[in-house]
Amino acid sequence: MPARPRLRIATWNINSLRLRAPLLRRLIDALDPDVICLQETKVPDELFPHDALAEYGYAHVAHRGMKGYNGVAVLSRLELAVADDAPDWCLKNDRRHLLVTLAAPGGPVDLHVFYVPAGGDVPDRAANPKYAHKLDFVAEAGAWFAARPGLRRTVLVGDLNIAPLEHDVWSHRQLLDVVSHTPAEVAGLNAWRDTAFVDAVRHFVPADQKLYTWWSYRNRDWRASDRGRRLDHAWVTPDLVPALAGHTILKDARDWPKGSDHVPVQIELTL
DNA sequence: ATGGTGGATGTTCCA
Repeated sequence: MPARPRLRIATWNINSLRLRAPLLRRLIDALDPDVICLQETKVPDELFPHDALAEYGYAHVAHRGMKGYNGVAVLSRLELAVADDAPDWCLKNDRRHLLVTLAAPGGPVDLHVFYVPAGGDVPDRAANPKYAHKLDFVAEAGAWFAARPGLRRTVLVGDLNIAPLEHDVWSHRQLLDVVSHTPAEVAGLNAWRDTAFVDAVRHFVPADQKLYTWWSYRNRDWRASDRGRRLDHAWVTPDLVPALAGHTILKDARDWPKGSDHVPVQIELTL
């Protein structure tokens, strides 16, 4: 294990790992991450594309996938161990979470990768089961971390599908009743984060500055309209805040050929 | 108010 103190962790909703595996070369060239966390891999574990990923040199891989939907994975230059006792959120067995322990400089770092349910279109728990699932998932995750006080050296990343701050969306007023920015979702996400974590990207970027990680495919000229939302997040426990050394939101990735509608987010720690 | 695009799948669901 190289004795370097730097740890770069990238997270990306890749929206089909098999389709977009070639784009990981661009991500690696741009960010040089030590660990890559992926969501919406959309590939069952028995079909995980180890061969297509081998050239990138991430020797340590963990994945939890299923056919067609969801799916999370971690590609790591550091040795890792997968926690086999992570919860089955909402008892759906739907492959939205991985917990690994990284053999990081200075000692182990726990890394959670989440893909929170998108929640459908109608922001009404009674009318829309997908929205109810999303709220329940966030509440359950918050309760799980609340039951584990004093977490240390822990990082949580992923597509959390909620933009919590006013300037995490292009129009706070117009998105208050749009799933991803409703007060109920924001309250749930904030409560979850506050059980154990600090928002590592907003640590660097003031709250009054617009910040997005996702632009809909349905905007033909996404950069001109710039109707984005910050759905992808990186959180760290407070003991790691002094180690935060930088962040990158790889906005240019939204223009990659056949790209995802999400762009990669990376944080760098000096451990 | 509506529909716009994209992936996996299979004539539709999910985002």
